[in-house]
Amino acid sequence: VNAPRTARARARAELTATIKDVARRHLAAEGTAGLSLRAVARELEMSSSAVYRYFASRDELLTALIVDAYDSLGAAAERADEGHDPADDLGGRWLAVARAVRRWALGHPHEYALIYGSPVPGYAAPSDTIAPATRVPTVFAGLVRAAAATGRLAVAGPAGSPGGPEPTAGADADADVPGGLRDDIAAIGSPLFDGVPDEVVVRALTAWTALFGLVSFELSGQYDNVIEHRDEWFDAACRGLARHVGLTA
Amino acid sequence: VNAPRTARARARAELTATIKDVARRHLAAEGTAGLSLRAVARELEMSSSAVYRYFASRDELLTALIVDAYDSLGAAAERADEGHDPADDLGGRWLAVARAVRRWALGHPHEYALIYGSPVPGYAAPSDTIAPATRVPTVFAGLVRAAAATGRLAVAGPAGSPGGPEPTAGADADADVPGGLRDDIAAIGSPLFDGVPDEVVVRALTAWTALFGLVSFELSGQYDNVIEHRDEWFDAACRGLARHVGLTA
DNA sequence: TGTACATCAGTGAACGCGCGTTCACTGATGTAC
DNA sequence: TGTACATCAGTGAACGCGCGTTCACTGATGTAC
Repeated sequence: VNAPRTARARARAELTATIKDVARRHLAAEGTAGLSLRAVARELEMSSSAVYRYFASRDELLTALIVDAYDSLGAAAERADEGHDPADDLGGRWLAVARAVRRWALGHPHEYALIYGSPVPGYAAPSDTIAPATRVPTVFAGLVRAAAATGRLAVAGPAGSPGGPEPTAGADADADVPGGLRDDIAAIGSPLFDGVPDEVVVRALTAWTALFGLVSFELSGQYDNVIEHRDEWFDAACRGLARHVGLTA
Repeated sequence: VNAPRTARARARAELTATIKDVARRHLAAEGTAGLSLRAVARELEMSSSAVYRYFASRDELLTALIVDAYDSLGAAAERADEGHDPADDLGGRWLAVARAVRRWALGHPHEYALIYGSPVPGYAAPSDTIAPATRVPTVFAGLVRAAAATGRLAVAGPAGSPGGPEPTAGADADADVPGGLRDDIAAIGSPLFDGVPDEVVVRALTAWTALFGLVSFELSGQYDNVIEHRDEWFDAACRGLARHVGLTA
């Protein structure tokens, strides 16, 4: 972000940010479908047409919010990962990242819905959103890669290693990953899963998916009247997932 | 469903169903937020006010669609479970049910979004929706209960039983379930998880959550450009989850 | 440093649209005697 | 079986609302010489 040189440019950057802030608040109040350029303009006491100097359309504003949301969540995940001590406690890092994702989602439920909820009808995400969307998966992949590098994911013998973590299903387990899926995993390419056995990649992707399932279920009320101790539940489930992947020693 | 006696009652039942059918189609075309009473009426060539003879409001129509969706998905899950042979192949039944859920979701993406997607802004689900929502979880609970009853989930020794499925984390594992969560599980009550250790309930709920995470991620495009062999991926992930719970021998 | 011109932010009116819901009404269907 | 009344389905007009987007415009800010 280079500093704007002229007063005009500074004002523009500021107002652009303000419009997004107000839009975010409206999103939180009304949901995605209820986000309206006119309402945002009204709150800012400017004419609705003025907003078009900053965003060419409602979709463009939505895209900006989506990119910001991915970046905000991605940054939170990265911070949690980097902040965990000791760094070689991979299970702890996984839990820290998972908690950060959940905390962010609970704090920004409508932004979460914007990026992980049902697609907005009539809106097609442009390619600008791809890169920021990969930040969270990248953090997780880093953990799995680190685990593989330290040999902790060493494929166990066919009988499972007693006393250890959930064995990663034995040497024959890799045979369980069918060919097409194997190709997909290969296509993910370096360096995301370098040195990680295919079977573990499957488990890691499963855990990643499950994490967002947990958060989505909590936000959409599927646990209502079933699980009330949400923190405990989330941690217990995540620990189980860490074991499933093999991150926990 | 008792047969309507008079011609009027028969006509009413039929038109009610027709309205829901058209509304479902509009849902599929426009998304939840785009569902409009007027548009439905237009397609049926009746006045918009006439629809109010059948549904008191847009929300009531929405509720009816939600109930139908839960019932349709629940029935699909139950059919898959009951249809699996042999019945004591619990891992196979789990996979069959999971596949049925996915197939239904892929076939009815907007109805899926209606019940598992982001909440519709301004809509509060009435209590009529609770019972149909429990059908799928009930099927899964039945599987876990059956596994526990046949001793297949027998809590393994602290070292893990070599050669078996992923051990369910050892006798000390139950100590990992914190007190509040334990209370929640106890409150779920009979007969849903009778005879199932708390640790396994946690894993079962995790798997249930993960399944919907898998489906939601697929529908919302999170796997785009990453995993192209969706069937293989889904099956592999589900098999992993079955192992996680301990359903697979 | 001062002037001439180009760029940009913001305005207000307008276009054309669709929505949920209400209301007084007409005419057909069902029911009680 | 026939009549009198009540119930119900459906109509069409209206209320009041908000939306995204365009357009010709004014006046301020920035830039080049």
